[in-house]
Amino acid sequence: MTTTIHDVARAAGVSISTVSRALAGSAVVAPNTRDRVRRVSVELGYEPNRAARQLVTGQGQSIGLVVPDLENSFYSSVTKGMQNRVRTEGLTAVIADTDEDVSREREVLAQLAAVVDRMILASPRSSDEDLLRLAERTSIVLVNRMLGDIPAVVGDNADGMRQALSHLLALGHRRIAYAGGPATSWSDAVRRSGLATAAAGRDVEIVDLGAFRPGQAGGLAAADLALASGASAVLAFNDQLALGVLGRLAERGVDVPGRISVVGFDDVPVARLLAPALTTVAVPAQRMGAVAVELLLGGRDGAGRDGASGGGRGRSGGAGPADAARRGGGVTAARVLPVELQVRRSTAQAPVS
Amino acid sequence: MTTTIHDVARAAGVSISTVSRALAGSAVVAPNTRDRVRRVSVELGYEPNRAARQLVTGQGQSIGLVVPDLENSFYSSVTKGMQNRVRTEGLTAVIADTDEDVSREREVLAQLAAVVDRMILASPRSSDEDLLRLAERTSIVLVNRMLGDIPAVVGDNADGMRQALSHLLALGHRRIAYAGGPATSWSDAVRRSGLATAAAGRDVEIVDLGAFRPGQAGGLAAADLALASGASAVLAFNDQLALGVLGRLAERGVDVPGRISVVGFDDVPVARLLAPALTTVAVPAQRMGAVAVELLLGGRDGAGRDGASGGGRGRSGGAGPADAARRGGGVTAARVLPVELQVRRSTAQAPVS
DNA sequence: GCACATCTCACAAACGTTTTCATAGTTCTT
DNA sequence: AAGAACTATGAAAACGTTTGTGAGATGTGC
Repeated sequence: MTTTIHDVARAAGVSISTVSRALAGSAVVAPNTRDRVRRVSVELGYEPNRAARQLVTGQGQSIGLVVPDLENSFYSSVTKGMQNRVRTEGLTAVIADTDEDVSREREVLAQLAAVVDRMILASPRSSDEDLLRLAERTSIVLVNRMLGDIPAVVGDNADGMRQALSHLLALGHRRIAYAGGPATSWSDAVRRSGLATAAAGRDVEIVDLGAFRPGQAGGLAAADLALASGASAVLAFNDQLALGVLGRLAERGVDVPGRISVVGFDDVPVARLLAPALTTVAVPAQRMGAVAVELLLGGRDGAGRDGASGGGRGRSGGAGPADAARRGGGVTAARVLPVELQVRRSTAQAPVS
Repeated sequence: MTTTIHDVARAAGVSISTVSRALAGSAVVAPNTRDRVRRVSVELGYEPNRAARQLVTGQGQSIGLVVPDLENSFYSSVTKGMQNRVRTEGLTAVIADTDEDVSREREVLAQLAAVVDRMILASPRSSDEDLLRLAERTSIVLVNRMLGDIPAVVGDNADGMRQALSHLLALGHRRIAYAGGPATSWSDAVRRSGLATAAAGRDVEIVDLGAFRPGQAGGLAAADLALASGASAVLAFNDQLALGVLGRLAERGVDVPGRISVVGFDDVPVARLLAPALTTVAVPAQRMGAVAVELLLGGRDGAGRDGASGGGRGRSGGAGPADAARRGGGVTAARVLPVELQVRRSTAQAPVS
């Protein structure tokens, strides 16, 4: 039915080993037989059987991606970037969604580990121990989390919070509410501490609204709390939450940004389409996915391209990377990608009180 | 290193063939040896090697999904539903994004066909011929497209348009603009014709704004055209487009829904969070993904569950299914899923002119 | 002109599983 | 009690590939 390596060998008048080596580009095969074999192979439309190859090499042709929620735009962007890069490598992307559920994540990880030997974990809820154990058996790359010496790609969360805070301070806000993400989230911890660090010594008061599940429902609750807190601005853990906040505020007829300003994090595609358009910290989600793949495929190009991203508004150093690296218990082989505040309509001068 | 079937066989004191049969649940193996083998196998943490299994059975353990754009919420929802269902079957989901590009889609299809033998194509741009040829070699299921006798799952597009139109008519709109999707899109063709059918004989004028690429940019252009057309309502091919329209109208300071009403299609998660919240036709995207998997895995449960979906507001028959099936050149084994208009703030009484 | 290095290729062994076929043991039938 | 029918298991082939090893051929140096 399908053409195998034997068919090619017979047609080219060589043995299957020669075919295999010729197609692999091995140097030990003579140039003209190599060309002949290659020509015959495309003539016959030969495609190596992946299963057979994987069986003997032990090396899989696909890499896995685990995300907490595909319906969260941030993760679908990461997925898109990851999948794109994977495909250009001639590999395939296997994906799994954990529904933001810890126990579900365990089982997904186990199931996926049986299928792929390399995987990317986007913002996992799993415990450090589980992750480290997993890292022993299969090679993994973390997205938005740093742990031990597992390779990782993260946004410069602390710097993002610093940018957002500076912006709000410049607008005269002196009482700012933070609507946090899930307590188990590494990025929430980093963002929260980054905010605290940036606020230290400045004339501003940070009100902690608590932890919310990212998603509209969480945002609704956060909005009411923010109003009650008397803050003139609310900084959300991510855009999902910020969207919920905006929705609830509109529902209650609260003027944004007249009465209260709102800042998100991630810059999901819809952020700029809202009314008012959401001021948010842009994280290069697609690029994170792509970089994670590169890290996984061999850290060769794991450094030096940081500056090549976007507009790169001059100063992007600050305390960000160092601070981020300090967490997680140890130094990790992490790529820290720069983030950039997108100022839009949802933030304005603080109202005079 | 890893435990193979041989290790289990040795530990259980049987041959590998018995282990294979015992784990497969074959009836010919004695109950107590079966149990013993199974116990030993979990003790040793045995996991069958997928590559080896696939090599001998020829049946792959993963199914592919091709989507035009993962960053489009509709497709990430389909992906989520598909992936979920796939995982409960013990299979894995391989995905690929074509960036809404026809030539890219060709190459993605070819690459994926080499890896999986069963795939789901969500709203492909490929030509009928390419698709039919592909269907010969691998078993496929289409989402949002009907062609020949290829199994498919589609939303009841025509009925959705009918619902939207009825709603707008009830609000007094008599001149309604349609912002279409890409000309190559099957669903756009069906929605457009569904709209025409529903409008026939009613006291309403449909203004065709043309074809737009789904995405914010297209929406912006459509908004300006809609205003110029003098229509009191604009019906968008999908929510992506509607979002762009809303954004542009807000930017131009046009009152929605006071001056003009906007209706979308798909009901992506953000639709209800916008200000004004978007009136749109809800399509069960996740469920489409799940149903596509079921269709692919053997049509057994391919019928009879249509009504089990959502609130199911009584009448849902109408001209929808029949009309939809009429297109595509032949009768297909298609599951038509009911859709339901979600009335929100973006539609209101037509202004008196 | 012969030994020896070098190059090119074929043979064959793995990889871990499923599945067909054969065989030993067991129960049934007469 | 003996052959027949049946049951449970084992041996071995096959799936298509990569790769280590060895053998023939070709060329080089003396």
